[in-house]
Amino acid sequence: MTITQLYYVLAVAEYKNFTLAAEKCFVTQPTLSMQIQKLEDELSILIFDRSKKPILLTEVGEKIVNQAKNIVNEAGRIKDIVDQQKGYIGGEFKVGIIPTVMPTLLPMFLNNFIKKYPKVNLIIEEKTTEEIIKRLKNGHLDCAIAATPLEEENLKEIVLYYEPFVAYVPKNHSAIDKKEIEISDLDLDKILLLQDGHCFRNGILNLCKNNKYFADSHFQLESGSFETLIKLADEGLGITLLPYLHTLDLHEKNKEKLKHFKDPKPAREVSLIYPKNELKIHIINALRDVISGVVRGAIAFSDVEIISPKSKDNITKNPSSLDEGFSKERRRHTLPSRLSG
Amino acid sequence: MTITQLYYVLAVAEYKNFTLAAEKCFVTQPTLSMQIQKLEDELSILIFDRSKKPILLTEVGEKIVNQAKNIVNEAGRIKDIVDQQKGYIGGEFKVGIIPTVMPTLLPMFLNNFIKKYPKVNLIIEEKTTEEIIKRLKNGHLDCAIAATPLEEENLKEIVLYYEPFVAYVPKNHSAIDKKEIEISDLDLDKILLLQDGHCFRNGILNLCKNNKYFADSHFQLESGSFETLIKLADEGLGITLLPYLHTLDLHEKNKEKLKHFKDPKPAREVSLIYPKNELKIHIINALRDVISGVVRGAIAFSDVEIISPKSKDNITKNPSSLDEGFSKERRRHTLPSRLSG
DNA sequence: TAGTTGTATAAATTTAATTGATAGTTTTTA
DNA sequence: TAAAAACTATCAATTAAATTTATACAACTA
Repeated sequence: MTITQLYYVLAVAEYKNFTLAAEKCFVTQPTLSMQIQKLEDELSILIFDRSKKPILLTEVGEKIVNQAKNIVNEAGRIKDIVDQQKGYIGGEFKVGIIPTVMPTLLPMFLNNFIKKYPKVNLIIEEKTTEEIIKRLKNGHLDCAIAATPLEEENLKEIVLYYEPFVAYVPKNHSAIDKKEIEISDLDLDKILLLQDGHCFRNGILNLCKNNKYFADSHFQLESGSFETLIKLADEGLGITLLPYLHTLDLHEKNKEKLKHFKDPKPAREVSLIYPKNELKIHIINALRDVISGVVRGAIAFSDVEIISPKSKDNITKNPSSLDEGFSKERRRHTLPSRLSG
Repeated sequence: MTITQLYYVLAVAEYKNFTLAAEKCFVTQPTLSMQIQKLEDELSILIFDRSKKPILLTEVGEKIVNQAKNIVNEAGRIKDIVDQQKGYIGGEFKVGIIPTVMPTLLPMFLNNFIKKYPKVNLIIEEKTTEEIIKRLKNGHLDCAIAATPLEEENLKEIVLYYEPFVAYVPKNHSAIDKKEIEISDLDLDKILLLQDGHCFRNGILNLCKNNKYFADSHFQLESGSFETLIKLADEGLGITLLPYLHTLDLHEKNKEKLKHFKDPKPAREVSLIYPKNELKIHIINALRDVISGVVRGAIAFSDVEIISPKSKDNITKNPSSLDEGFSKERRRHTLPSRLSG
């Protein structure tokens, strides 16, 4: 069994066609036929059922393909190790992003990043937090952006920014005349609430993934569009919360209904997450710097209290990043006019 | 990069000697020299520092060797998949066992197993529960025997038996004259206690690994020898608890100080644990059957109540095993004379 | 049934791995 | 410290393996 043979198997499994797979592997079709036969002989099993068209995987074939993916994936990390050693910033870099962060954050940093690091082949995948954790651990993602803290063994988190939630108050609501809103103004047993699972860290009210009402799984349906949520709010479900960055894209008439919170502001902590082995740490640091740079401009005015950060084992504070933007010196700012107006 | 090259690298890393490593790989020394050079050229790094004697790994070399182990390990699983498909029971089979189970259980089943399945190359490793969980997940163990429940994602548990704890009551203790002992007789804030972390499942008081006083990590120091614990008990620390199987090896004069418990008896659940992918399920089942057979004779008399077993997702009840021995029909037995005498 | 598409097979070719012989180094020993 | 021993690198020759070109064969399509 050779790694090359496994690549061939994966290609045929993907394209269900020897001829096409051969092209993709830059070899001729007989090469694939023979190598795959050789592997099948060596294992004394059939991987493909060639009697069907298009070609099918046998039952074992299915399992072998899965395992082949693991092997090829692990083999690929040798290159990562070498790249890390050489400080090379390039190659394939897979980033998972949760749906509620994707549409607002990605456009902010993508261009900057690929311009600054043209040799990096950035592959962005929208994934749920659960999926992200799994894939970071099995090596199918190099890093990810998600709401934290996750408190996951083997994963490190670097906080990128704290994104405050802004209240969207429909016209008929009793809180419509308040200048600033409080958490107690929310309709607690309706859609978007802070029941359990909210964590206080660094003094901010962090709506993390354990919050069953406000979990990302809730927003996931919309996949980044909060239009539905706004409509539900308008139709009588009361106040809803929107992550700050999402409010920037609202129609003017909807922006009028936004109200920001008094302290403690509800917010979510958005972090860069990656395996502790730090295989692609150079690219991860590069990404962190780029994101920090662009986000600082967009969100650093936010009024969030940071009180005695309690650093945890697997939480690395990002020294060059937004933390300064939220330091004690910068408390009690008002929101910029485009939001509060 | 080929898998063969990685094998060569691992051999040299292990034996620190090209000539010897070549022998172990059944090739000549120039083969190794050339193939390893070829890999180093391909990666443009040095894996070995040949200037030192014996040969040293470079810094990257170290990382590459670690990763090579992963790759080779994953590659080895292809054979496991094929063996599983064919129902073949043989080949390497790595079993982790926690220290407090190892010395009593292993001698009971080892001979039976290797006689019945001579083609299986059984590799037993004594490991802590934490280490076992890690190694099951990364594939360095095929299955393990430990105290459960672990409630670990991706791992399955099959209960092998419930091992009651027997109290060892030193001469000067107030409970010395009682025929049966109760949990309340224990000196709660001393060494061996039932603080938090004890779980009731199937109606028995299960001292599982979360119990911070009674965790396996506590016993680990003794690595299966409870002599120290007994001496501490004799020297004034009060009652201590011994897993039942350990009491069988005690000196006669110590056996006199044993007292068993009234219901609910404290006990530990000992299970076979293995990855959900069930790669070596045939061998695992074989092992389960052998252990169940021998343990039934040694421990099945035990008086443990089983009340409405509540099956969990990742807990498989072992149908052919000790469960019958603990069924409702067999409650309220007395312990055999050799223990109570 | 001829044409098309796709896989298998065969022989030839190219590429790669392995070997035996030996040179070059370092370490050990006398 | 010189000689021997132990070990790795290199070279040319050999063997083995992968790949290719050409073609046969099978299944589907019009």
